[in-house]
Amino acid sequence: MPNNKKIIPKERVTPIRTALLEILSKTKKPLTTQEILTALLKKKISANKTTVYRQLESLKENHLVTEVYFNDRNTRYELEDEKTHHHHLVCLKCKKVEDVTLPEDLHHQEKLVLKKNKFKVLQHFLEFFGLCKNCQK
Amino acid sequence: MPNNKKIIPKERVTPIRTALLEILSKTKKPLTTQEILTALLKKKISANKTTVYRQLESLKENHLVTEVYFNDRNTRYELEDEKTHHHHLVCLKCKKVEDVTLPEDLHHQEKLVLKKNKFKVLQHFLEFFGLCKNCQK
DNA sequence: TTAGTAAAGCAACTGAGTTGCATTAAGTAT
DNA sequence: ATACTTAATGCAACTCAGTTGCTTTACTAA
Repeated sequence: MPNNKKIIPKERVTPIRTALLEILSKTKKPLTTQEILTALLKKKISANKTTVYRQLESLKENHLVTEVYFNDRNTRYELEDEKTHHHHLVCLKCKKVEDVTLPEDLHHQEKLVLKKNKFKVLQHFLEFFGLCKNCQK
Repeated sequence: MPNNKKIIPKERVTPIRTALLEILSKTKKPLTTQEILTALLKKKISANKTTVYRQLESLKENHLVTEVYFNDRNTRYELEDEKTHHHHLVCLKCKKVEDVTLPEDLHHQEKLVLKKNKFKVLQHFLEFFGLCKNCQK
């Protein structure tokens, strides 16, 4: 049997990649690339935005990071959390972001969709917008 | 009692505004501004993209049109349909878009969120991505 | 007819994300 | 250790959706 170690290249452990994962793991909310770049600077790590985009792309392919979309044109990134799939509560006033896990998630709805529309759901985006506890006052 | 007609300015009925509403009403799926511009051209109506953006903004404020976000950086527009609030099934292969109305929508979930997180949900985005009937073959 | 104002046009700009290519450096083999 | 391979990085130029400021056009009302 041939050695197939080289068929799937292994990503290298570089300072930027490490720092990127550390930043994402220490932040509770999904970050834009701008926010990530700023966080890298704060850690005295200089990185080009192209590099950040490419690292995020690679981390995404390795299921370490997922993309999140809110109501603006920025893509946000957070650590992938397969076990506790969650959504977000985005405050329209103070922009705070909380995680929320729906009791039954949407699997039931997705099964209904498959049955009624013959549409096989592979992914969904669900985000809530409104007012957080503080901003309701 | 003073005449207050001028306090809330009434939008003018212009050819572009009319054509825009006609295009949106005859299309089943949410359209990008590019697609709208193309559709206007097909109707022999020349319009600047700035004008289209401003008309869409105005229609949005008048609750005639809503924005829809999929998984790319384009904002899409469709006629607002307050009665039958719906979501979309976006085929990742052929890009077809179907409307779907969830049996219980998310009002129940939103009430739970208010109770548990003290977060007042004003709006939500929910879109499904997957394979349509044809593309599953 | 004229004054006031909404709508439209135009050009220049913004900012997120991409691409091509040259250079650097991590991991591996000698 | 040293050299080699190739992934990772940097950089500049680009794309493209959407925005802004300002001027011109066209309704509307007195």
